[in-house]
Amino acid sequence: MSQQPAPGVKSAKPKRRTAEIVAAAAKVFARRGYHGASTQDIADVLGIRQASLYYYFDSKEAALEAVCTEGMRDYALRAQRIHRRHDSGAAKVAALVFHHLAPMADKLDFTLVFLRERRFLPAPARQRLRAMERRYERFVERIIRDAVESGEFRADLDPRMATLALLGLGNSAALWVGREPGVTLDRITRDYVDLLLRAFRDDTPKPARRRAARSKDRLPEEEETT
Amino acid sequence: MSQQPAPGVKSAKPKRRTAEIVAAAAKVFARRGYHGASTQDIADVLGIRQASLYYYFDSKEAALEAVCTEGMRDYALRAQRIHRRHDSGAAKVAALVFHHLAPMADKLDFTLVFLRERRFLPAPARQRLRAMERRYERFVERIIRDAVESGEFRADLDPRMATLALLGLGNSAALWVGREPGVTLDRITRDYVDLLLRAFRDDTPKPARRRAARSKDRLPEEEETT
Amino acid sequence: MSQQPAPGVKSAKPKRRTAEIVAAAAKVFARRGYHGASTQDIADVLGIRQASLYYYFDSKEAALEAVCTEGMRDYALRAQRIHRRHDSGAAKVAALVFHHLAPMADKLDFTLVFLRERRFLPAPARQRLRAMERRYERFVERIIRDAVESGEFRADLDPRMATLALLGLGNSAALWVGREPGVTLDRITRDYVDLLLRAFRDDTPKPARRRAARSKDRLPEEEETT
Amino acid sequence: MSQQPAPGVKSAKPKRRTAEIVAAAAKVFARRGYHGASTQDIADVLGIRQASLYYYFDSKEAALEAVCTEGMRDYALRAQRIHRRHDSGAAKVAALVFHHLAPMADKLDFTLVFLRERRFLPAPARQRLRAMERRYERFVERIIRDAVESGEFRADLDPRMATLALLGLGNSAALWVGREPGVTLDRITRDYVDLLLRAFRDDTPKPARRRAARSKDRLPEEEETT
DNA sequence: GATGAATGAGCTTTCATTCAT
DNA sequence: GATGAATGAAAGCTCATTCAT
Repeated sequence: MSQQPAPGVKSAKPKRRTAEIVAAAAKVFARRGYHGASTQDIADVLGIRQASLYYYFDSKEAALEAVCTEGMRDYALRAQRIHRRHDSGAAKVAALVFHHLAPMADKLDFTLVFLRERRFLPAPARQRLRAMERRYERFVERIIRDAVESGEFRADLDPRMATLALLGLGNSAALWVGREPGVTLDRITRDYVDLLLRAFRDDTPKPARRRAARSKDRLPEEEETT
Repeated sequence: MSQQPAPGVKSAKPKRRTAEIVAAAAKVFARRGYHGASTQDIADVLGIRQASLYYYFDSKEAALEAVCTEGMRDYALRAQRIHRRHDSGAAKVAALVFHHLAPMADKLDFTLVFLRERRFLPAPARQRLRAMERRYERFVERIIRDAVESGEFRADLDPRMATLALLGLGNSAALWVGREPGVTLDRITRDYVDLLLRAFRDDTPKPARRRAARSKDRLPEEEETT
Repeated sequence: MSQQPAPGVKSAKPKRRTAEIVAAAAKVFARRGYHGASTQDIADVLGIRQASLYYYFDSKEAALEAVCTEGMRDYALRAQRIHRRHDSGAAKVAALVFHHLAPMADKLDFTLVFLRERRFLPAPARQRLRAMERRYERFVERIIRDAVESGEFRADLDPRMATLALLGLGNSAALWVGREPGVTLDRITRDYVDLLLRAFRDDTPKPARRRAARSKDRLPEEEETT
Repeated sequence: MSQQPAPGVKSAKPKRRTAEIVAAAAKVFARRGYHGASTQDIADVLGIRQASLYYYFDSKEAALEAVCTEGMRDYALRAQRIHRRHDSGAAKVAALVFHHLAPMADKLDFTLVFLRERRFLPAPARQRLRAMERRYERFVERIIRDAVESGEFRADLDPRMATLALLGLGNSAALWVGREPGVTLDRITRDYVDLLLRAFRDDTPKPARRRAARSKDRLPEEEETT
């Protein structure tokens, strides 16, 4: 939605290389942590002088916020789109998980920085991010609640706890992707979807419904990632 | 088992207040992150001078290792004990989750520091911790695999992925405990156990077995925590 | 020969004021000793802030190496030139002593630091300096040995011991120059040359030769110092 | 003469192990320099706790003075005894050199500390040492002057410069003893005596006198070192 | 005679930031 | 658009010294 840069990214005129600089910051913050990273580290990645960074950013903190914002950017929007679909709860949950994990393929640094470093931002920035996050969470929760109410998911499933489980499980993927052979993003996605649906669905024997639902669980083939 | 202090905790003779100092470090590292925390912050918590910390520690890094070691200390041992029990897989998984989350009540700082800050340790210390962690993971995985092989858990459950799910879900609890009303440690524990068992169990209708198993799922009433 | 700065002097691009900073370090290290001198002391001499020193140097140690290297720089080269001359051994020894002492007029601080503080450098730097020193010693020894073999110096003069005597005597001058009235660099130079030649020369009465040699003993009038 | 401890060595009651402690300090100061040495280093050598040193010393500075005083202790006295002898100037110079170098065999650490570290003492202590030193120098100078006046040494020999040469050469031995094979204390002593006498003696051909004198140059066989 | 505990002062070094160019 | 030079502030750490025991 709002494509404007995070506050602190010098934005009178958006600079040409800004995205590149933010990516370098993401990489460095992800590897060394915000406080463990120096602006020199970022400059090194870019092959420029450290002072030159300040042409793009007001401060190191502003760079962190830019990275976090970029990391969080599309989650709420995508969840909203999924929410609007006419589809089974199971299919929606599958799509949620898929879109939660997909950025870990190409924007893992941003995701990691958002997850681990956003807490070092000053309150205003943190609140801006928290707002985005809450929008996202609310869509997730609503999707689950809808499926409970429709009878597709167990009546005794607590949507809040289910949301936390979905997000907790999803976030944990960021730590594991690519760390062991066999633990690929695809694999994790498939297994987590499966796991969550088994846990969420109403298991009262209503064979017909269940079969039907299941046939729609498959991961979205050509889902747009962005 | 070996109760010896982490290397770098000045230990020729263990100092009397060492445990207290480590706890203060845990608190500060948990709040501000390792790199964001200053030794002065730790000293402030203790009400001593900053230089005095170095009577107890060789370095800030050594303090971090001590905190992490303490945070990881009993996991493997407890998992091993659970593994040895004569009990259903479901009961064992319930106990695993219970003991995974229980320290988040009284040693949350240690847990958080272990989870988030251990990566800033130099390789040797990190490897020592990783070894402890792997022992733990191996017991978890074995417990799950046993239950798969006994037919209690689904035949198509991948023990490795199930382990990662259990741990990922469990660790996510550290972020949520006490952050919203209603999201208590007890609640999380109960729901996560339920969620995992629904996902793990063989759902082929074998009513007799299932009932029986379920009646033993309850969380351990008087489980010793240590 | 190679005019490149000592390692550790930040030298990607040599900074403009580097020579000035090294001189200040020499002065302070000479007065207070390496370990007794603080980087603040050096900054005070320069009238800059202490942190600014680190724009020029990687470390205090690197500054010490730079001072020592500068202190030792031209000795070997000058000894080599003297060795190549077509001249009597006596004249060469006179020139050696002259050039050994001459830097004590304008670069005494560097000399003193080299003599007294180089031992505090880490092994690699110390070895670099030792290599320069050995080149110098070897030329001195060769000059003496040549004069022994030509019959100008006593046949029973041990060139190694004579070298150590020359250097030992020469270095001791650094401690005395300007400390008492009458003990000037000129005076010391003249007397040490005289002393060494009396000790080195063949005193078998060969009047003709001796006279001849002696007439060339005078110190070089307009010797270039560099 | 004055066998009282240096000021600052706690001396109300002279402690039993004091000499041992001073020796440890000498060792450490010699190796690392006064400012580069910590009291912990000294305690380590002794196998006691660092705080325990303060049972023996008021301060690190006091320990340095004790070491220096011990290093300088007997020089003046021995020079005085040599001065009083009825002997040739050559024999006296030989004895002076011998006694100047002899302590480098068993008390090298003290000698090195005196030579290199005394300058870090506060003025009063430095002056006390300087007084001892000057007494020594004066005896050396007097011995040389006597030999000049008696006609044994060259009439144009400047006693002050000759003294500085003798001391400078002698002190340089401390740096070389034991550093190369063949450069032993004995060897240095013999060669330096020879060198100095060749330089000092009247070389006007008075063959009879010279032979005679030479036969008495030998080093003192059973000279007491202390 | 010796030590465990603690500290004040000072150290070297790092670092985000500024600014004239 | 970028940089060389410099700095204020703070960091981790060392160390001589003290003192109650």
